[in-house]
Amino acid sequence: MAKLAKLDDIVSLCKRRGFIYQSSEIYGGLASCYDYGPLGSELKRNIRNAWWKHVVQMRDDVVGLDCSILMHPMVWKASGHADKFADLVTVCQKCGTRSRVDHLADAQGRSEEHTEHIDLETAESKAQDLSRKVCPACGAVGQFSQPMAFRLMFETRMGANIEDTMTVFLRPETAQGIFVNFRNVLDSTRVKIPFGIAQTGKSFRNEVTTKAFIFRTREFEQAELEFFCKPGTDEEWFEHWKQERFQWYLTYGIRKENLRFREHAKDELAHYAKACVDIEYKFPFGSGDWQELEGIANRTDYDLRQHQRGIRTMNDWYEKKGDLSKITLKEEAEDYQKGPLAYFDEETRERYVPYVIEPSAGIDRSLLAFLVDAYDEEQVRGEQRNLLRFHPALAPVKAGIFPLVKKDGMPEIAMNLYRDLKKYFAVFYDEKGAVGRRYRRQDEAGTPFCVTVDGQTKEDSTVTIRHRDSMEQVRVHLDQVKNYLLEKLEL
RNA sequence: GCGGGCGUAGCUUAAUGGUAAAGCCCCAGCCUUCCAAGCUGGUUAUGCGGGUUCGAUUCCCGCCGCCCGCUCCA
Repeated sequence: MAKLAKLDDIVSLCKRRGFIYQSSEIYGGLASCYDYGPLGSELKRNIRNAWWKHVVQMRDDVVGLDCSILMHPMVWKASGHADKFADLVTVCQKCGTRSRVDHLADAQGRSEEHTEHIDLETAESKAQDLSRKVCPACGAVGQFSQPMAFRLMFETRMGANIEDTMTVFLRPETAQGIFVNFRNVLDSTRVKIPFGIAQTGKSFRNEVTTKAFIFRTREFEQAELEFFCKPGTDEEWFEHWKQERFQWYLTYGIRKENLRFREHAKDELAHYAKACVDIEYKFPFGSGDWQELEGIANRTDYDLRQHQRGIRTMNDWYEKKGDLSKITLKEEAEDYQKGPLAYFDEETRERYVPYVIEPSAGIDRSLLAFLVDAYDEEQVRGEQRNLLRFHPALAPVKAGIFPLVKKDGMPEIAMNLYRDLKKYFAVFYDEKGAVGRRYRRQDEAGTPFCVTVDGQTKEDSTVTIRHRDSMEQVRVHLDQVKNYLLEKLEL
């Protein structure tokens, strides 16, 4: 099976077929931002819908949510993003190489423990003494500049009046919107633990470096589920969602040999996480090939408890006039188990703060994986046939509708069929040129079926339905075309 | 941000200090009764800006963007 070798080929395919363009291209582009074209936007929406179908629609224990991107700044104080979502970086003044402070080793080869997501002030004080640290690039000792912090959240101003605006942040993850609505969902939907809340949407991170086309960008779309469960049952739910999410990628066509789990080592875990596993795909770029598609984490009760602290800190917010850097989160109450974000189990009469299992997927990088995995080239009668073997549910266009030739009443019949089918799913009408050419064009767009009206149609009202992968055709009565396709499409 | 590589039609490539060439694609028409057929015609390019020059796509500078590595992460 032929395979795309390089990322360049994928980029070229995406542009040629209208999947993905460089953002603001006519102005020279904007780094790491991309636009989805006609086929890409359909594909992306289908992926989002497929996720929603399996994570929300088909389950009894998950409900949906769609939060605003801008949220109260205190959300990010409580979540830790406002203080901690930053890396401390220093520059070697001898060779100009940038290094993360926590990655530097001293002359004895010892390095600091992993300080990611540790409070910024703590990290700064710990990092004061760089005099014995060695530059990994040139070997110079103690030649480092004052460490700089990089705020990884995008900031903007809310309020039109310049005198009276507030700094707000573009969310760096969709998860917090779910946590802050935990109470609302509990009070309005009669859900009972265990249950989950899911949402998809854009998130923004000022990454130091972006990478590999749409794989890591500063603006990206997430599909996140926060599944709330009773402490003690968290490990089995973690396992459940691990299997569930892995299977989802297989269901929608990712080949098994290109997918794997990678467990996070203990020292790699964020401080609030009890366990974390990545689902990785073998991408045709980068040094390691295997790259993360989705992370599944056991976040314990950390987030809800943090927001209980946040709520208690609101007086400070007003007193310090919204200056997050001057606000310190209040310690949580002794009886935090009875706090506003706790859950009361009617059956066992217990009150507790639930644990959270979080499967967090990147829609854009999933799309890239589906695209790469579906791409195929094969030889047909000495000609190369390019095709995208998308799962029918993901395919941007479900069926091409053609008259075999542009005469003898065939276009009229085909057009009527087209008008009927487009009410149910995405179809494409084409009558130009040879039919073989039209078939091949649809192959390259990943369209799973083509319906052709031919000379026999006027005699017995049957048409041919041609399958993308096998190129085989079956005759189906005009009245049955819709049902035939609906069944095959697994919509 | 740093280091390395790169930037000519939609794509893949050519060429040049003096009218930027081709194949594929695309569009229109003719012809076509099942897998990129043929004929005719047509659209489209030197990433942006500055400098040197009579003249710059070519030489120089700056910027922008892309790829690889460091780093980071959904």
